[in-house]
Amino acid sequence: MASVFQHPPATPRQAARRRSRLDRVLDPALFKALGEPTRAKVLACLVKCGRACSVTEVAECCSVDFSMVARHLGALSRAGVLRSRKEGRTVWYEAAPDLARRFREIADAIEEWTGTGCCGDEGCGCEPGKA
Amino acid sequence: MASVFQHPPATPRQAARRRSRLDRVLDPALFKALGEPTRAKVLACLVKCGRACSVTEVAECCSVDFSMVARHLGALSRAGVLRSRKEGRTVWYEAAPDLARRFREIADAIEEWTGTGCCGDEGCGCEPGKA
DNA sequence: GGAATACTGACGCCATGACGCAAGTATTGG
DNA sequence: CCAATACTTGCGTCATGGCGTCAGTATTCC
Repeated sequence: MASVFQHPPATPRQAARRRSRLDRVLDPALFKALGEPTRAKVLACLVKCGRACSVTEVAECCSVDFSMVARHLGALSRAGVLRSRKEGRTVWYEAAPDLARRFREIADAIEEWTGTGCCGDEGCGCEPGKA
Repeated sequence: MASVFQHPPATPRQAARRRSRLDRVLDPALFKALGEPTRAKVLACLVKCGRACSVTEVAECCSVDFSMVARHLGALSRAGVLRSRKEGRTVWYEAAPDLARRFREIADAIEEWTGTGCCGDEGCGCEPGKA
């Protein structure tokens, strides 16, 4: 997975032109959705819950207004962070099944350029090429 | 690594109280820094470059003003996304060495609860995949 | 010393968005 | 049919932040 190593360009200008997987996975929309403290808490809440929750349920663990929670959930859903499913008059939100994979892809895309490993040298115990 | 599986709480309110690694790694400051398109591009640029670059160099591949690039680099540095090193009158910015690790930790923290490695062994009573 | 280079900081402008409130829209149960 | 439930949406307020401009600071070179 980390076997594909990219040779770095000489200058940032050349680097900007060189399109790679990194540009695709480094999605500002994803980060913007998670950059709001309340939304980050809501996501953590849903992940830990491990099941789909209604807006009312989620709002019970938030300090902000109910309508704000509904809007935050909608924003997270639009960003692909959550999955929503309507059932009668209640909407069920749960963490997107590919969420962990998306973050792992970002880590992999970075290591395509930095090479494998956390520190590069200095026997830190990390194994190159595998997590 | 996925051996540490957390049993999900019944309600979101209980989930919010249950503090875990997920709350620590899901840092809004990190996401807010990366949630701005220009900053995301700057980071990708620096990662692909594979070396430390000066503000002037980075500014050459950006459409915004020089002072804005300097501010963006400062913001990314303050968020722990970049490392900065001053040398004479130029400041060198490069991607933080633990950046990939941070994203991988997020993926791991999520899977602590969604449990891809669980439920294959020692019946813990939770159902894999669907909730 | 003086000029050029490399960056930082202080404004001001303006778009975005988080927030609460309140009204509106389904959907369900009696 | 009416009321309660579960969300959604419109509106006004206010704080944050991205942006350019321009002035300031530090450092290097001649």
